[in-house]
Amino acid sequence: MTNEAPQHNHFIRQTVIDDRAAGKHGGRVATRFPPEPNGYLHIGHAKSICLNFGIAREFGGRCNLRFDDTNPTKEDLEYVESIKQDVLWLGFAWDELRHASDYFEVFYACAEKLIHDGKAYVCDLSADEVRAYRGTLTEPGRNSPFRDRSAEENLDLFRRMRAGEFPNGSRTLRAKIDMSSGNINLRDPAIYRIRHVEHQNTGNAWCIYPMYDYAHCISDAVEGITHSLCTLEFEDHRPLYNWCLHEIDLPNHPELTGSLSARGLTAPIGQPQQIEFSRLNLDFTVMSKRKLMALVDEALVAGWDDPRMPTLSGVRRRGFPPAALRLLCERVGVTKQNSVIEFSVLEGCVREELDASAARRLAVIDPLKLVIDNLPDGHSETLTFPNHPKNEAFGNRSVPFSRELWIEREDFMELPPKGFHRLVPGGEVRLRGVGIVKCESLVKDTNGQVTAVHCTLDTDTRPGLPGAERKVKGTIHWVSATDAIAAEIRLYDRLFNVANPDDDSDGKTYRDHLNPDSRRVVQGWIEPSAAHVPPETAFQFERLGFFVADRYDHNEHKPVFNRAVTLRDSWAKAGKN
RNA sequence: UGGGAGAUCGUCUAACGGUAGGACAACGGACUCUGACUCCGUUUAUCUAGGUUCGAAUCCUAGUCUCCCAGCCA
Repeated sequence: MTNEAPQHNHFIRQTVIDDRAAGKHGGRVATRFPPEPNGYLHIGHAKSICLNFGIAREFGGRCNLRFDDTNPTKEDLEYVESIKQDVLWLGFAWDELRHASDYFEVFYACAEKLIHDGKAYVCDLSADEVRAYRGTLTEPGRNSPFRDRSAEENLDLFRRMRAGEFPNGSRTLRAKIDMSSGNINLRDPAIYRIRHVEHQNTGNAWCIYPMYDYAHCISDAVEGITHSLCTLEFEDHRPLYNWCLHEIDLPNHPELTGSLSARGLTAPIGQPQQIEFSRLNLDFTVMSKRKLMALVDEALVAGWDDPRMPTLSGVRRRGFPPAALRLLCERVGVTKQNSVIEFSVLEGCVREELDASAARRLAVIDPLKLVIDNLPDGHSETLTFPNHPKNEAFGNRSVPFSRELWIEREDFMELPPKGFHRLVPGGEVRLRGVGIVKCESLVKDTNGQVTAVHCTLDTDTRPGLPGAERKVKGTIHWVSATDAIAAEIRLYDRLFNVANPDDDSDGKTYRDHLNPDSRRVVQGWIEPSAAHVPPETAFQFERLGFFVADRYDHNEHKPVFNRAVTLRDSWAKAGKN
């Protein structure tokens, strides 16, 4: 990848630089991207991926992909596969693929140590009772009546929990910290719960599963993670993260991680530092897994990879190149400020990337017949077009040209507004790569609708001739009606028609703000060389936008193109259209 | 009324006591065989009030506003 050198050091990069200068972690840099496999990755995750893998790459460090699979009731292998694919697609490769479940024995051994040390206890309170004992945001909690059990009793109970003697929810293992803490995460948080369910990785080996706060910090430590980057909402979990690592003291208790070496899961045990940054939010979309899941489940979209979804598989199918997402992440920066990025920033990144990387083609999505009267019936020739206006390395292609063409219906107006630069009765326009045509007459149907325009071609203005220098105000695109290939064109727009679909303060929910025009399918015509390409080939259809051959539905016999993004259109924006 | 965090152009983001800069957006213009791209230009910001200082976005004091936290989710 060719990410440009960073313009400045954001606070996390600066921390890493400072740590290395101070010799912290022996100068090592190790990060991890730790998704829970309970949904598809979205654009927000791209920020975390770029940050974690990017920092590791910049400093010659390592970055693991770690599935945070501590809750088997919500997780699924389908998500594991999609997540791996999305990370690779974004342009990153993990040093090691790990699972929190790889460390279940370590978590367990650490829990027994905490019990031995009087730092954890088995609590028999029900979930409701725990809630009642926890207090509120402004009132301290009360100690559990089971808080002072002996280490022996706790150990016996905990071992029997593991052995499966107790039903779901009947007991938890809790850290013994401080029920009066202002930080609710420190009010004796549960670190193990009983769940008699099969785990996608460990099968039925366990019926007790560790909680996130407890498992995550230990996972980081045993992987030798130096900088544990996460989002802002974990800020007040950091004291618990640090408490666990301090009390367990892995570096001085090699017996706790002994189970790992036999499986080759070794790393220098580290003292990781959790650092929080703000999420990437986009306007005109929703990003929470719950809402994305609902859109899929309620069939409001066609699946997780619907091109309107902000999922990575969705934007991939839409035609956004991975480099555009990397550019977006570079552009939005890394800070601790809550922020919402304008969708236009993303679109700008997509256009910038595709403008450089996509070959040009001609296509017509709303066809109107144009006949060149001064060409003989059956006239046929082959024109040569450059594939890219600014990059000769793209080479040239052949484009068939004939007497009857399709042009874009909006490029002709019988009664044009002021400033209209295209074809009008009696007016002239340049046909891209062909020459200047003059509109001589119209054909209308019984409704008065124009069905064809008849023109004459000024043959002195064909490319290469001196007359080609003659200026006309507009140039329009076309395809040969006799040679063009029919294609399904899917025109996508933003899924929501309000900037903040999450805002339900007016009683409406994101479901009420779905944009009914977010997907329009039309039949268009494309030049032959646009049809014979593999899926996911990106083109600029000149004057229309950037389009990509659908990843699944496209083939050369039945071309299907998705519009990733329109071109900037200062004419339409001026409201003249 | 507890704990944690954050406030700089419309939106992001720099400036680490010394010219408030950049990107995206918007607007105007140039160029153009894509009303694209590119180029040029313009508009718009330090939450408030005090204080320290030759000098404050930056340091101090007091306030204001916003976000997160009461899962046996992550």
